[in-house]
Amino acid sequence: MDEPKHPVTTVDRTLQIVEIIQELDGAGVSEIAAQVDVGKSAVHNHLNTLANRGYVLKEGDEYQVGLAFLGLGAYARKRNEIFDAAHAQVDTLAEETGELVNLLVEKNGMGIYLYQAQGENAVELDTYEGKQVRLHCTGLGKAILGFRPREEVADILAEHGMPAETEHTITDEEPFFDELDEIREQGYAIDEEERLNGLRCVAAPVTDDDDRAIAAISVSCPVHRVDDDRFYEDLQQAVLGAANVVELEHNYS
Amino acid sequence: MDEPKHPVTTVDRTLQIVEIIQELDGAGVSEIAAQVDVGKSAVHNHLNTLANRGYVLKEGDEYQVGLAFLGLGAYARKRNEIFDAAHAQVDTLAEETGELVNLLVEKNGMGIYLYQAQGENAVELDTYEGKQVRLHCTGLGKAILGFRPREEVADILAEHGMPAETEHTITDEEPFFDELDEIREQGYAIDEEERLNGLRCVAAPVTDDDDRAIAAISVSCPVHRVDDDRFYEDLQQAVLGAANVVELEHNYS
DNA sequence: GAACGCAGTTCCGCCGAGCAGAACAGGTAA
DNA sequence: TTACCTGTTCTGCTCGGCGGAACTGCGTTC
Repeated sequence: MDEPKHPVTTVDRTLQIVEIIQELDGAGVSEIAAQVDVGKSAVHNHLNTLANRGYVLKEGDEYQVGLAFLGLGAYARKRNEIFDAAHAQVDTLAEETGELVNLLVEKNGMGIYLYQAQGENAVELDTYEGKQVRLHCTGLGKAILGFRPREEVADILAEHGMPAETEHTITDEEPFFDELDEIREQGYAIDEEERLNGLRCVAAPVTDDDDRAIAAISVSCPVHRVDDDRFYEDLQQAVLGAANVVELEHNYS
Repeated sequence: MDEPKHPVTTVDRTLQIVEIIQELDGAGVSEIAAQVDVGKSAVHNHLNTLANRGYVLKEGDEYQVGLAFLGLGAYARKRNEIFDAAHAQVDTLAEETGELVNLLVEKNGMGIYLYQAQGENAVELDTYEGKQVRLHCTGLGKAILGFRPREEVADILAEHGMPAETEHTITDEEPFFDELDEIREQGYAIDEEERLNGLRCVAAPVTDDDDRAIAAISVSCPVHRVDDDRFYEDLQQAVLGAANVVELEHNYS
């Protein structure tokens, strides 16, 4: 999305306010006003308008994100038919592996986590359902881009850039395209601390009839706990299997 | 929430727009403008501002609810610790019974569906995660109110009223309180077509250490398919069992 | 294939809604 | 008590959101 020609600043402000509440895990009027750079009376009016519809919740002297967002969020998620096909598979994969399992889709060149399931030993990460990430630095993103036309990938990289998240992030186009070729060949992607230090992932794409990726599934685990054997054998196989089941369910039903 | 003293009409309008998109399952600018009663240029500006942040998505000539809401919604849900404790139980209950299983919490005197899981034969309803309902007309709501101080219940009823949803809805305080007494005694609530014709539910409260309800779990099924034996024996037992497990998990961990 | 009708988008000028800032209310700490 | 935090209410100014008209571009229809 390019910048709107005539942005409605009031709307931007409201969204910003809610996002700040989320970020701070609950906040008061003054606290928010300081961050948004508007007077607290204005913030107060926004909050009360939002509260009236259940979009924020007043807990004493602190405001919290309201559950009304869940209605819209769950609806938006359900519209992706891939979610229905995948979420049971993601659950069982998490149970089998005991690790953190993710489902990612691409929207406007960015990756969005559609669903997560925690296994017994799952790592705690900064990811959450609905979170947006750049595609170039995650196993999930690379799995998707590996099964997209090279031209489209170039457009996405041009639009969103390839900033380094860790010292292992691939930040140049050329090696990145080489990596994508390899991913396409082997059918899965590996992320070795490219987005987060200490974290490795195996990710497999979910493709449609035309071999175009519409989503990706990954297992994330800490580098120090999972050795190469388990990583490249068990986990890789499990992820590929799950992705395959989802693919079948999605394309032929 | 009582009416804000100084509502921000622009915010209201934006939320209204998004809700309309959800209701219509995607809509165009003109279509929305007709319903909100503002010019389409204004609607257009709102939509583009929202789209810029991922809160709506442009699909050709039609706008859709964006996944950015999922981030806030999932966050809001996760803040209710009861969700973590309950959601696996709700899943297994759905699988075991094959029916629709719901998890409801109370916020500001209204019920909000926190989570749903569909079993194999689950009915398709008008409920969805994040949906708000009045407490007096659902099994879930009654299960919660049964384990709340009578005074608090009276306040809630006074604030939100007791409109009839079907011809079976209880619309007067006195019989309602009698019903709550019974619910408290037997430990579960029954809803026989009180919110929706043709639908019956068994609901059990999840209570905290002080025997105060913090949530409720229910199984919903069509009246014509489930006979009394299965309803009052199998389902009731299953729901009570699940609620109990959740209770333990929530209160002692 | 010209003409129409419908969509979304852009532009502009007016006026009312959102804002800042001050005053008020309530609660807590020194 | 005093001081200093909150959140809330109020008022008047002004700037941003709005309506409405103009523009664009895609399908349909004749």
